[in-house]
Amino acid sequence: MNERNWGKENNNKITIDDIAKELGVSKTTISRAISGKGRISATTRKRVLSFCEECGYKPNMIARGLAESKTYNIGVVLPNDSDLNEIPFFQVCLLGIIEMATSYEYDVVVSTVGADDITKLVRLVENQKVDGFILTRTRIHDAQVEYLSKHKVPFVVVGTSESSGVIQIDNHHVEACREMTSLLIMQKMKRLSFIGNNSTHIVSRMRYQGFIEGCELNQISPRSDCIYLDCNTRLMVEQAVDDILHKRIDCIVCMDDKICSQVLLKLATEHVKIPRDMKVASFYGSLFLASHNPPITTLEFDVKALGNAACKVLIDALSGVEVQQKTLLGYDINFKASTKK
DNA sequence: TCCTGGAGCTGGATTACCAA
DNA sequence: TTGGTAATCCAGCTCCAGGA
Repeated sequence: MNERNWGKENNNKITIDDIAKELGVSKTTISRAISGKGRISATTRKRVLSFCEECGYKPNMIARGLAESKTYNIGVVLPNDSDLNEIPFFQVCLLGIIEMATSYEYDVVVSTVGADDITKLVRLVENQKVDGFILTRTRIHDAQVEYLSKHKVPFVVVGTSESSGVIQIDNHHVEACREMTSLLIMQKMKRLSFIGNNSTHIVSRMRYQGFIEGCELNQISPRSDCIYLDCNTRLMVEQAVDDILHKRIDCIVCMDDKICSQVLLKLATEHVKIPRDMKVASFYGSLFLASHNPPITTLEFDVKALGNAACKVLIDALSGVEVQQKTLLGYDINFKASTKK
């Protein structure tokens, strides 16, 4: 057999059996050389690896999965709320997950769940399509967390979970929001208003908690009539802004980039100049806000790194490596023109 | 002849056990 | 110490024997 042509022409059909026959050894020897496990001489291993590279051998992942009882697939679960999927957070996080998964020869299967509808996730589990899951949004009483825990399916949460024993990768939301709120107050913004969205989301609660702690740390009691929670629609955000404009407020603090972009549109409609008439800050910055003029003061989280870390921790857990129960990544506070005097 | 059920084979890779 | 044999993973398929 002509090794060079054989390798190029049948690139996706070469098996360890073919290589074993070609080199006059058993397929066990080929397997050991490739995996690095088991006893094999350095000379034989070098000879095998050299031939594998020359003929462009790629392991058959289905066969490997069959032998190891693994799929080499990771399930990533996104919220099925279309608005949420338009938020750059999920797109960037997914990119980070895919980047890390690919480097470990895993593929990514993307699915969605609703607040009470986890049928697509259940289907992936029952059909044994994935080895583990990464959940990108958690709620206070989370059906997906309960289901995966009950069925002992490995999973990692991007965010925070109140359930015990859940592996979590998150940012220092409370600390970050507390610090940013403190800095705003120190810059003479004493009268703050807060607009937040769905309070059943744990991240929403954490950011709100950080805001409250930041106020209390600076001996300021946030007025309840200046706090707008569960503004889940554009109309609700606009009504909140309308209300705020009738009060003596120094700065609107937005829970995330989506709310902030709606606030900015409403302020523009009302001809409110930023920062002269109203200052604006957001607890999360993204492409939504990147091109706004004036630039918006935001909290910056490295979401791609978050995706990377979540995927790495899951793969480690699947490989039997001991992993930390909770990993917290850092943040940056970018003060821009929207909160300048 | 048709239907049913069991046995055995197939794919490619891993791995426990054994021999040289 | 090194490398080979054979079992194993699992779902789907084919083949064959036996019964209705």
